[in-house]
Amino acid sequence: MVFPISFSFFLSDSPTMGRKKLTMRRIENPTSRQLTYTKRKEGIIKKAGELAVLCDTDVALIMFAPSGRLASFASNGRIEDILLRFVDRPDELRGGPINHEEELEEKLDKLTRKQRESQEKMRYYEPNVEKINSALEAGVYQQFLTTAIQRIQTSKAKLLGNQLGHERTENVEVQAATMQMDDAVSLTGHSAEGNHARMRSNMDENQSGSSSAAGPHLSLGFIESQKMWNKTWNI
Amino acid sequence: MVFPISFSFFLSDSPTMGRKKLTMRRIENPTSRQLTYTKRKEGIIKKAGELAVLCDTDVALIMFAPSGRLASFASNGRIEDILLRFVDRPDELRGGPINHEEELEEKLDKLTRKQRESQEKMRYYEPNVEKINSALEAGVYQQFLTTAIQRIQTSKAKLLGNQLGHERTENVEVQAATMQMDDAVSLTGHSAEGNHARMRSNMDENQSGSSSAAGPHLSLGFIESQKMWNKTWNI
DNA sequence: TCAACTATGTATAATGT
DNA sequence: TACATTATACATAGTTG
Repeated sequence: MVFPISFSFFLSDSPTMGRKKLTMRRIENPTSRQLTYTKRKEGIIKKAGELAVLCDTDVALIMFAPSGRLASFASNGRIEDILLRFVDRPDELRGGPINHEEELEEKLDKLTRKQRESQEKMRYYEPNVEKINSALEAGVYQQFLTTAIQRIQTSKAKLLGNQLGHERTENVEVQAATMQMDDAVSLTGHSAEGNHARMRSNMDENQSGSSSAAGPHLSLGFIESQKMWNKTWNI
Repeated sequence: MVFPISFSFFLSDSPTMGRKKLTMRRIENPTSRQLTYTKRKEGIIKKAGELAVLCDTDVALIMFAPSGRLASFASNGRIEDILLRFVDRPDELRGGPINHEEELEEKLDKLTRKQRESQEKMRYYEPNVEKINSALEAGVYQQFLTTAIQRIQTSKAKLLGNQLGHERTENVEVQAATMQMDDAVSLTGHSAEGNHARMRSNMDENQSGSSSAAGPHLSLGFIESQKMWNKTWNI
């Protein structure tokens, strides 16, 4: 634009004024912070959805609000699917500046082969435990499996008729169980198919602690992003 | 604004024109799609970072590019931390996906992409826990998962205790494992405290097939978001 | 808290190098 | 493939109801 100056003052008839330039640091006022969080959360979820549709991509988003609340989004329905795709990646491919092209092709070959093999085993739950290369990964895996077991136990309890109901939880679970039967097939496997049809976002509260596997930063391929980050915020 | 019409034509001296109104559907041109993906990926990562800093929140973002590449972002350094916090949450609070009905175009899309989908399918691991129909079956599954966990624990122990070295990886991993134990408690609960200090983003490629723990879909708090979603895209 | 509203700040589609 | 430009479309800070 040759003339970046706004001409709005010509047309303005409002006393409220527009936004100010935002400083990139934690918003100290709790009220404002919460408000901003709410607005931006919606914005980013929208962006994620758009990215998923426009580019035919699977996107997962998890946010822990300042209050401790959780909000998540998954373009393909269940965030677990996407998280697992992340977790399940062989270590070698997780990061690391891409070394040599030969290596790459080799790895791809290997993967393609494995993929073909695993196809036949798909009916069974056979996590590729053997592929685990780090304790960290193992921890994540274990968490997932534990969660899965808990779910199964819930289902089992339902099926057996026992109600291990926990307050409202009970109803929810029943509903889930029902749904689970009806939609099992239709929901299985197909990812975003050009539809922004399935998505979800939800919130709940608590600060409940949790297990967290901390560790050193295996900074792998973050340099590029870091660069962007720095540039943007002049760090 | 009283006068939403742009006055740019007054000042314009360029022949390149600005952007057009974007239609919310998969970009068919592969080149454009890739380009858009790249740009928007950066944009959303930036947004995520801003949200994290401004609102003192932990944010995790995972994206699978159309090419199969992976990009991820975590405001607090390692995405695993955030994933774990997510996974650890009680099921009832997680929420679920939604079944949307917009069959017409969808079917067409489906046909067009069937092959690609089945390939995609392989990427997920499909334990189909949802399909469990009997307590017995559930029991079997559970047993299987338990075994898997035991194997994982064994692996973990091994990794924690020693060798298995993977070049430089070794030291890092061991350190990580150790830390995990020590800091499990101290790390619980407190999120990023005003620092945009740690973050990372990385990419890699592969199509590897693997495992996934699925569960029943508990749709709880998605209505609000769904509303927004629909409103935005006029579904 | 939640829903507008307005003026601006920002992201980005289209294009060229 | 990445970077630069420009006009616009879109997101959102500040404020009111």
